[in-house]
This record gives sequence, structure tokens and C-alpha cells, in this order.
Amino acid sequence: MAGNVKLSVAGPGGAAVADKRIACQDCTLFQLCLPLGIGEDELALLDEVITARRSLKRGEMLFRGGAPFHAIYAVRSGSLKTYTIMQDGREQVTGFYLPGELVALDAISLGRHPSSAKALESSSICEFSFQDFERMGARVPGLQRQMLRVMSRELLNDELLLLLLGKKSAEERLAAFLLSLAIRFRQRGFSATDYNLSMSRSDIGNYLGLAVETVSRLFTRFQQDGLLRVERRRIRIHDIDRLSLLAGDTALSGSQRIDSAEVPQSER
Amino acid sequence: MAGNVKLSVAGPGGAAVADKRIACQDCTLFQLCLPLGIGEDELALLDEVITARRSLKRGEMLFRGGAPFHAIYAVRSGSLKTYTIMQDGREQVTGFYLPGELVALDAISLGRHPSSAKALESSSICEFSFQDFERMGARVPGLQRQMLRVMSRELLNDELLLLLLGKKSAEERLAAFLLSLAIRFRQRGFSATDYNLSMSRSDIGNYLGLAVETVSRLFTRFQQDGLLRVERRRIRIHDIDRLSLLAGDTALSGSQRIDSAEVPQSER
DNA sequence: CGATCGTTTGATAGCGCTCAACCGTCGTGG
DNA sequence: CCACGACGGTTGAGCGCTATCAAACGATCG
Repeated sequence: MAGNVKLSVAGPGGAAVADKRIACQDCTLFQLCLPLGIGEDELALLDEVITARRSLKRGEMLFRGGAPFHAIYAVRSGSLKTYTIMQDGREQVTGFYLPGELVALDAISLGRHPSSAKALESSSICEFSFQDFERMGARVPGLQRQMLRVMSRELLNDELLLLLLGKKSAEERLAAFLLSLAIRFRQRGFSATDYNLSMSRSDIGNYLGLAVETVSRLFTRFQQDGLLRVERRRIRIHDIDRLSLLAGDTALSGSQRIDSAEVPQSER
Repeated sequence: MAGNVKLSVAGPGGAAVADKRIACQDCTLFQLCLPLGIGEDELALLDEVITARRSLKRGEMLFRGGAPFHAIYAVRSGSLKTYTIMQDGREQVTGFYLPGELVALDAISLGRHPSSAKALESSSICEFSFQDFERMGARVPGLQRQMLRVMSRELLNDELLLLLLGKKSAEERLAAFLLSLAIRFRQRGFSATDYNLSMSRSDIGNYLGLAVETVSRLFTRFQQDGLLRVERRRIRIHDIDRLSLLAGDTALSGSQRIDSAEVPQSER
């Protein structure tokens, strides 16, 4: 993409970095946020919708469940988890978000956030005003089109996850989870076989519907079987094929399921 | 509902009916398909997108997994199930669809249907050309807006279902499922406490991640506990409050979670 | 250096699956 | 009209997977 980052101005007061804006074209992750089907000029327009850029430190909240919904967020760097608090007080992790993925899509219909979002590590986030976004959608057909696609993709992922939780064993779940991360990392240009988990065992277990102890045991078992090497939160996958096999076939979760093969994109 | 249903055509019966079109305004369920925010004139426009009306008999397919995606479907009467075939041959039920609910939203991103859809009983279906729909979306902002909301809602439901499958016991799952049906039926003007299941025990178990036997046992237990009466596929709920309690709190699934209380709808 | 949190490992028990048999209902054909 | 078979549903017995309880360990941080 373009060479230099064109910073345009400061917004409302806040921490120094937080309110800097950068042009969308310069966002290397942009193609992942709302890929394809948007022309040069439309891209420039999209810039207008970016309300703010926020920096979060590990453990900081992006938004809280129940809060009114105004914006959609795109992860630029770092990672988030979303979760809800059940009425019995327990926490239920509903998703993990990597760079290039959109957060808060599930808040549109109710007009408030059904879940909370918290940074798993230092992260940088783009904030889109949804109102502006919709207004612009009227002028730029490609934008809303793309949005529908992104949401549909999300739906698809949820379905896969549903299948995972409904039908798969603990082993299959964890394998599918690790595989999902691998695929998502690869799509972002990172290594698919060597990455760091930004979430705790507890988060993983919670997300996959497993006890922490089970997750831990599975990690050691996978390691004993020579599938991978795990050291603290560092994952080194040795035999990704066997891992895929273990996962059943479901790539699962997050935000994409498609590998290199072909770019989705309906008929056009 | 409205006084007379202006039948533009013959009843069930044969193939004859399949390609007849009726005006959208006459669809009592229309408000449920794409509720709110659409004016009179826009409504008329929407009529154009309705490609066809199809009648399915029990067991007939609406579309098959893998087939290219061209249309979105709205259930007018009857009910459907969607499911995928896992590579080991087993079937995984991914959803049940009642009148007023939209099917195939998950196909948009890939351009082909990730799952198959089959009629659980005699059903009548509206078919929207997605291509036309998108074209029209450019002219009618409210349309795409509404579509985003519907999809967001769907996302929300999937999240609830995830929570269900990840964290809830068999008992809670079935309770939540029955409750979900109750709520959805009520929204459609049917009785919430007295309805027929159009799906088999096997479908229910498959959907909820439970063995058929477990579902069966739970039904009899619920009945012994005075929660409800079940006779074949007829469900009579006696103590819906206790059922809610059992369900944990999750209304779950299908297509709506909101009860009478208030109509969702973002800020506006 | 002690406290706390995240992780691992072990022992035990229970929920829900599996296997198996039986029953009721329905559709079909003699 | 009844026999039959098929299918869906119910019920029972046993076991395996995974949660739970318990404890110790390692890392991080004040």
C-alpha cells in the first residue's frame, strides 16, 4: 500500500496516541476488514467513517455489555475477546478477534452491545461510526454489499462453531481451535505453525466449553503425541495435517474458514 | 390478523401453484421477515424481488449444500430445518425455521449454500433474488439497513446457542429449546404454551448436541415434574416460568430473543 | 521474598452416550 | 380388514469422557 502514514489531526482530548487518525488506504489490514469490491474513490470515502483510533492495554475494555451501540470496531493490532456475563455470574467467552476482524456486529439489531469486549494484549482499534457508515452505505453500494458478506461469513463461522460444540469431543475442539488460529494467522501473513496465544487456558476452555484442566491435559497430550510443542503460550505446530485430521475437518471460528484456495465472493 | 386473505390462486395441490406470485403487502408475515423502517412505496418495490413462491411437501429439499447461491428464502408457512453433512457422513442440524424467518443468510459470503434445507412439513416459501435485492438495496437504503439488522439478530442468536451448547446441561438445553419455540410461536400469534413440534426427537437431539435417548428421557422427566405434557409431538407447557428457570435464562435460538417488551431497533 | 494468578497433574465421580430391546403408529399391500 | 414392516419413540443397563475437587508448581509482580 502507500508508503507513508498520513496522520490527519487530533480529535477530542485523550491520551496522546489514541485520537490520531490514519488514512484507510494505509491500513495494511484494510483488505481484511472489508475486502474487495470497493473502488479507490469509495475507499477514500470510507475514511470519513473512521471516528477514532483507540489504543487498549491488556485487560482494558473496548465496550461493556449493555452499553448503547454506536460504532463497529476493527482490530488493527493485538487481540480481543468478547464475552457475556450469565445471570449466575459466570463469564462466557463468545469470541476472539485478531487483526483485521470486525467486532460488535452482533450489536446492530438490538442497538446495544450484547457482550463486552476486552483487550487480551496491547491492541490498537479502529472505530467506525455505524450511523455514518449506514449513511454512506446509501451512496456507496459496494460498502453495504461487503458488509453483508462479512456478516454472512460471521454467521457461517458461528455455524461451524455450533457444530463443534454440539458434536465434537474435547480433543477435536482444541485441535479445531488451534487450527483456526493457524489459518487466521497465515491469512495475516504470520506463521501458521508458530504463534503465541494471547488468551489464557481458562479463556480457551471457556470458549470451547471445556474445563481448564481438560485444556491443559490436552495440550500435554498433543505434545506427547508429537503434534506440537507448547511452552507457556507459545505454540509450535509440528504436524498440521494430523492436527487437521484430529479436528475432524472443521476449520472453525473466528472470522474465516477459507484457505488460500479461492477467494469467496458471490456471483458478481 | 387481517380479515381476508386475498388468495391469488389455488391452494396446495400440485405443482401448479409453485410459480404464482402474491403481493408482499398481503403477506401477513412480511413484518417479521424484514420488519420496520420500510415505507409504503418501498414495500411495493420489494415485491419485485420476490422471484417465486414455492410449495414444499414434508421431506422435500429447498436447496442442497454446495449449490450455488442465488436467492434468500422466507418461510411463509410450515417449517424447515437446515443441516450440513459432515465428512464422516453424519448429519448436523444447524437450525429450524418458522414462518417469517429468513433462510440462507449464511450463503451470501461464499456464494454457495453451506448447508441444505429440507421441509419438516408442508411449507410455503418466498424466494428473493439476492442479486435483485442488492441492486434494489442501492436505491432503497432502508432495505439494506434492515437486512443488516436481521443478520445481526441472527448473529446474536447463534451466540446464545453457542453459550447453550458450551455451558449448559442437557436439561437446560431442552428447556431453552422449548422456550425458544414458545416465544417464536407467540410472536407469530400462535399459542406459546400449546404447540406441535414439526421436527423429530432425533432432529432435536442432533441440533442440541444430545442423543435421541437423552431427549426422550428429558421429555418424560419434564412431564413427571409437571412442567409440561407431551404426547407424541404435541407440547403443552404447564409451567412456563419454571421452564424459563430451568433454561437458565437463555431464550436461545431460531430467530428472535426479544419478547413482547420492546422492539429492537438501533438508535435512529 | 511472599502473594497471587495461571498452569499442570492426580484422583474421583457423574452426566450423558452407547448398545440393546421393546413398543406404538403409520403406511403398504395382500 | 388385517398382517406386516419400517420408523420413530421410549426405557433400561453399563461405561467412558470430561467436570470437579484437590494440591503443587511456576511465573510475575509488588
